[in-house]
Amino acid sequence: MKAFINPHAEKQEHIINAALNVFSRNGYRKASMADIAEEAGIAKGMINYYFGSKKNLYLYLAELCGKNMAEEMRNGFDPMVTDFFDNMKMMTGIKIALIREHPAILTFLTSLYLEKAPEVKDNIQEFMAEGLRLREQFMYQDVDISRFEDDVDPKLIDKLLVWAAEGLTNNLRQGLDIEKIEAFTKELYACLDLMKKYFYK
Amino acid sequence: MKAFINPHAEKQEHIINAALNVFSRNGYRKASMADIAEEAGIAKGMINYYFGSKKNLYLYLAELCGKNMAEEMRNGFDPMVTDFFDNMKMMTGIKIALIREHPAILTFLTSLYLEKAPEVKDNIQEFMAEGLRLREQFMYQDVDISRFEDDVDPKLIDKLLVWAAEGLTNNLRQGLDIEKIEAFTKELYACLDLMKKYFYK
Amino acid sequence: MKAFINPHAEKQEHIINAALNVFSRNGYRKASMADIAEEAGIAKGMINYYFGSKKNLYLYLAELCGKNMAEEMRNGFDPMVTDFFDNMKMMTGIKIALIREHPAILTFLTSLYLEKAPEVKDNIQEFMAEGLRLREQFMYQDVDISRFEDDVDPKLIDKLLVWAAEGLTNNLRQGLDIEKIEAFTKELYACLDLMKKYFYK
Amino acid sequence: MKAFINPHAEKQEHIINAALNVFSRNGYRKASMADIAEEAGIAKGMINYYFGSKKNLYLYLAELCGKNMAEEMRNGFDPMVTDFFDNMKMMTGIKIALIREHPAILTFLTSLYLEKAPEVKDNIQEFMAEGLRLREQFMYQDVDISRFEDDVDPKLIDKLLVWAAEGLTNNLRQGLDIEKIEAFTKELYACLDLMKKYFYK
DNA sequence: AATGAATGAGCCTTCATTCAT
DNA sequence: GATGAATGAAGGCTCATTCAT
Repeated sequence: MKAFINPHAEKQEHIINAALNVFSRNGYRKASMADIAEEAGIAKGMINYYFGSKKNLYLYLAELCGKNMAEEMRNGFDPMVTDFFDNMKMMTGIKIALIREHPAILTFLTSLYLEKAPEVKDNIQEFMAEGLRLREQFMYQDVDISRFEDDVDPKLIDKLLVWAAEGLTNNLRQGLDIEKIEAFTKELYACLDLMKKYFYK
Repeated sequence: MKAFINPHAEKQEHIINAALNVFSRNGYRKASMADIAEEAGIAKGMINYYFGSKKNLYLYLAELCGKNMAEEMRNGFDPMVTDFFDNMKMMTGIKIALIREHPAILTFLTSLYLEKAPEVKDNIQEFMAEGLRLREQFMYQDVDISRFEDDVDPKLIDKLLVWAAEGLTNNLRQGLDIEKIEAFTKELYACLDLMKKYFYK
Repeated sequence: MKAFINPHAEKQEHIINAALNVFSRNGYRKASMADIAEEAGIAKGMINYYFGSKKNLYLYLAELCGKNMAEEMRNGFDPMVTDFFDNMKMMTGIKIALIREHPAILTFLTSLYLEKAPEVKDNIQEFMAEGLRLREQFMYQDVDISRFEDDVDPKLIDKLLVWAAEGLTNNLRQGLDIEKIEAFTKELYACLDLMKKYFYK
Repeated sequence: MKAFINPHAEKQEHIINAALNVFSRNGYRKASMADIAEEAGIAKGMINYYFGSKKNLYLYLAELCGKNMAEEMRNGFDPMVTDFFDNMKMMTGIKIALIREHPAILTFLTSLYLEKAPEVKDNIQEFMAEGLRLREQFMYQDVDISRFEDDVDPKLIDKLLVWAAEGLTNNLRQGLDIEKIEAFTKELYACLDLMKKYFYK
């Protein structure tokens, strides 16, 4: 991929941002190269010149956003936090900060979950698996799970919360406005607080 | 719509099943009438003959599946159950029974949540709202919520569980094999048990 | 063509009337066999059973209407009239009477002029030529053209009036309501009167 | 519409000419984009690329031809002519000159009168109304109608002649060869001469 | 005789991709 | 490097015609 060696990085930036928006808005299928080109303010041909094909562009964006998110997580992560639920809140906080700064990235990552176009579905699976692996790693790093009641399995609670986060994300599908997100987040935090209170010894 | 009065119901069955599968796999946009026709083993024109248009077919399926699910729920529901978590287990059980018998129905209903095609999004919203209304009704019918600790809001717990169910469903999107579903369900039940134990007075 | 020997003439009547209306309203191309069948209250298949094909039906109607018009002309024609312009008025009157009684026939004949679908255009030419031949025959039967000024060629005046009638018919294309027709006819008669006054010796 | 600003005007010329021919021959409905593309010697997609849609193309042609005709009329009109019939001859002459140079334009404009496709009928009405308004304006500009006998209404004669012109045009619909046109025109002129002689004081 | 389900060609339109300039 | 005109496959839909019943 020429994407990394090209000196005219600025033009690629435009394409990337435009593509993130258009793909997020419309999904893979309905997003048209012409729309992306127009939003990027460049000629249609250039997208294929830089990224080879629509599919390639899409997967490149997936990788890019995934890496971005990983880095954000690495930068924002505070290893001092040892409580399971505090840790979870922290990671949620990092994501929300990313949404504030680069809404398109998270919108796009979210849209990945919803994408069903067979042309790209298989490749997407890998990215999502990789994302989960990363989350796992951060989630249990230096966390003290001995505080849980003996018959409460943290892994199980975690699974529940991952599912909930996913479902919650679904609900944000259309129009990721920051207020709605924070309202949901507050409710999620309330749940975490209850669990912390009643599931701990 | 001829769909309800046509004597040649068998052929329509084929179309319906094929369409459920193809729409579930590909989403509205990418699902092609030609694919559905081929999977149904009929000529391209017949789908429009029976259902008028792609959109019509899609919305018909939505309604059909919704009604089916509602009826299943009504039939299977046991009003004797007054416990919040038992009630939830019962409703989950009903859904799983439906999956066993008509996997395509639930797969399709699930895919509705993910649909972004503007041609059908508005209509889908209504179906989903109706579905939530129905669930609400069953969920809190004759349920004794006084068993919860005073600072545990059942509505909040419910919300968390709805999200989780949604997220869990997402994970089942591709390849709804029954074993995986039961494994997930078992984990969900374990969560419910923990909550019942620790969130109650 | 079975059309003439079939005992179930009533059913054919229905088809014929429905087809006249539908063709007149929509032209050859856009008129659909399904529409005709529905308007006739019979099964789609019967049209082809009786008339072979859409084109055949169309041309049959053309012939039928042409013959009908010819007969009407023969029946209504008064051979006592020897004046050129009176004769023309009489023939116009016959046509208008036909419109009153069977609007569909004249509407259809009119629509023939406008039909451009190449499938039927050539065949239509013949019918129209035949119609003109017939008109010629009636127009100059026992007519005394010696009343014209010497330098006024009745054939030329006739040609002008034929063109005018055709153009006038064009203007009636949409919505052949009888009032509009009579208004136009009155104006045409006024022209004839002027000509009779000034073009005669 | 790109039609006016695109530098590659030559290709559009091809499309325009091909479309004029195909629409004139077949009418709106039966004229197929594929036929036009083939006659223009270009790929199917290009017509939509340049003109957006079939309807758009059709209406663009209507406007183009209407304007062309109007301009031709303005350029060729001699305001010195004050006689009703001479004026009419002059305007006829202008049209015939246009036919000689761009036969397709007049053929298309003529075909507009006959178009019944509901997709475009309403829009066409406007163009035709505009055309009539223009004709009216030129027809009675500086014309001395006092030469008519008192009981001869020029407006009525005009109406007759408009109808005749329309009917005459109908007869030319297929195969607008210039010789036939001039023969007809000569006959029309002969009529005008007669009227000038006998309808004037 | 009568029906209408079934077929498949053809329509208009969209769009990823290519390539001459 | 950059452009956007050009291509052609594919999509949803319509409909004359056929044919099993």
